[in-house]
Amino acid sequence: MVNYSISEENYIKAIYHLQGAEGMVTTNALSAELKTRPASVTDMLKKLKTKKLLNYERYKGFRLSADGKRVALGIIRRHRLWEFFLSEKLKFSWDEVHEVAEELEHVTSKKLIDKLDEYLGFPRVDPHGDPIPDQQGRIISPEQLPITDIPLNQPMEVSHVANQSAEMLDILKHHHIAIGTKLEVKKKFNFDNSLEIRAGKHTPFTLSESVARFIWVRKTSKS
Amino acid sequence: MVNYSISEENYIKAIYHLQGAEGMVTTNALSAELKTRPASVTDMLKKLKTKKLLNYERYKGFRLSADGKRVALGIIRRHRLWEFFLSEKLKFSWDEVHEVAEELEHVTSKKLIDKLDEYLGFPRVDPHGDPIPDQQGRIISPEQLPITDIPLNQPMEVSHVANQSAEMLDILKHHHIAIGTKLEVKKKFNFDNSLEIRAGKHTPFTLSESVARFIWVRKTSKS
DNA sequence: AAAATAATTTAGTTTTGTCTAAATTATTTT
DNA sequence: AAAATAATTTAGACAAAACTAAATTATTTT
Ligand SMILES: [Mn+2]
Ligand SMILES: [Mn+2]
Ligand SMILES: [Mn+2]
Ligand SMILES: [Mn+2]
Repeated sequence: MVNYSISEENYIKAIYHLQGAEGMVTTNALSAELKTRPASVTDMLKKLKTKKLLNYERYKGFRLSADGKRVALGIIRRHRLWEFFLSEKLKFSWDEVHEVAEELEHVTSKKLIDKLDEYLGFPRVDPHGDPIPDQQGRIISPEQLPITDIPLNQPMEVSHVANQSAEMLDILKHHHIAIGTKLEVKKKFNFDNSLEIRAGKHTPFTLSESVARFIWVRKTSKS
Repeated sequence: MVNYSISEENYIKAIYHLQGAEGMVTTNALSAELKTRPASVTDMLKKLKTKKLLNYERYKGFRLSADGKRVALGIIRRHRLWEFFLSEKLKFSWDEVHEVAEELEHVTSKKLIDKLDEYLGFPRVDPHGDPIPDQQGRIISPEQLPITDIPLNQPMEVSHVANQSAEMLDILKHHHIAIGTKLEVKKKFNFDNSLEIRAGKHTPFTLSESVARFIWVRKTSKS
């Protein structure tokens, strides 16, 4: 396990976020993302290429290598665990966590991060609803999660219902829930783990835990 | 509030630790502390002098200015709060906390640190028994603490007894405790907050909270 | 298929923080 | 009080990461 500089890490993470399933990342796109000049980006690309983190040929664009992706997922794991910590334990609001996590993510002690993960109860999503990679860099739930496991006030859409009984459908119909319905969890009641849900402009309604755990959602594509 | 680089912060903190109540710090001493060459130290001294953090005249040694001390106490506050967090919340052992805190201390968000302080319950000493500066950089308990407030297994010596009744003296005599006695707290019993104490090679004994809170100690000069 | 435009890279600087080797100043020994 | 030794500083170099300006390559327009 080699260590990378803060700059290298910021580049690697930014490339990971820019590259989708396929297609090349461009120098200008990365330059814009990192707010550095294209010429500086080119310099770093060469460096990351010699470190075998990048597949890069000049003028042709680039993508992370398998190694590069592994490194990126480690950084993202640290970032999102710290975001969860800041939000859950230190009561930071949503919009404040990212900036601080941007710095904390560069403290690379593996023991620190794994212990933090354990301390936080192995959370699966950060306060923005993004998945937290595990110790092996695997994203356990790349998209879908039961509605019982998502953060509050996060716009989501129903992606799957894990119980196809008539009784379940009856409830869903009653609340106008279907695959693709956009909703947010507004409140969790710890007494019985029931949830208050708001779907669009409808009046909010309550779901019991035994119903809610079958309703799977993912982040809406827009956010 | 200006920000300082990681290198600058490490220098400032090291100087703070090297300078006692009076007397000059030497280039070689700082060089040894930081494991950098004396020539590099001289370069940084000039820089810190122009930033008015240091009183420095060449060939004559140096000390932190009032500003420099203020900055140093901020860094030390961050370092020790993180050490406390690692020890208390993440269950790191004693000897592991310093290295990680050495990196975490450079994340300078004031809100992060003040919220962390609150989350930890405003601890007064770090896991090594060293005092944690408050938000204003004041070290509330520079030396002495009631034996009820110190970490386990930390060699301390009795510095003050805050109750001079005959009954108290009776107990102290019985356990051979006097000003200067060296002891360690081996265990805290949460049931009644009583403490198990070991003084030198004597058999360990137990003190009730109502006795213990009058016994003040400080770190032994050696450690 | 040129010409024009956009994207990217190269070349040459700058700043920060480190280093080695040599010069200078301070301290200790004789 | 010299001479020897130790501590410190200066001078010059280097690597990392950024920049600007100029050159090169790719893409789009005419
Ligand atoms: Mn970052
Ligand atoms: Mn996030
Ligand atoms: Mn440090
Ligand atoms: Mn400590």
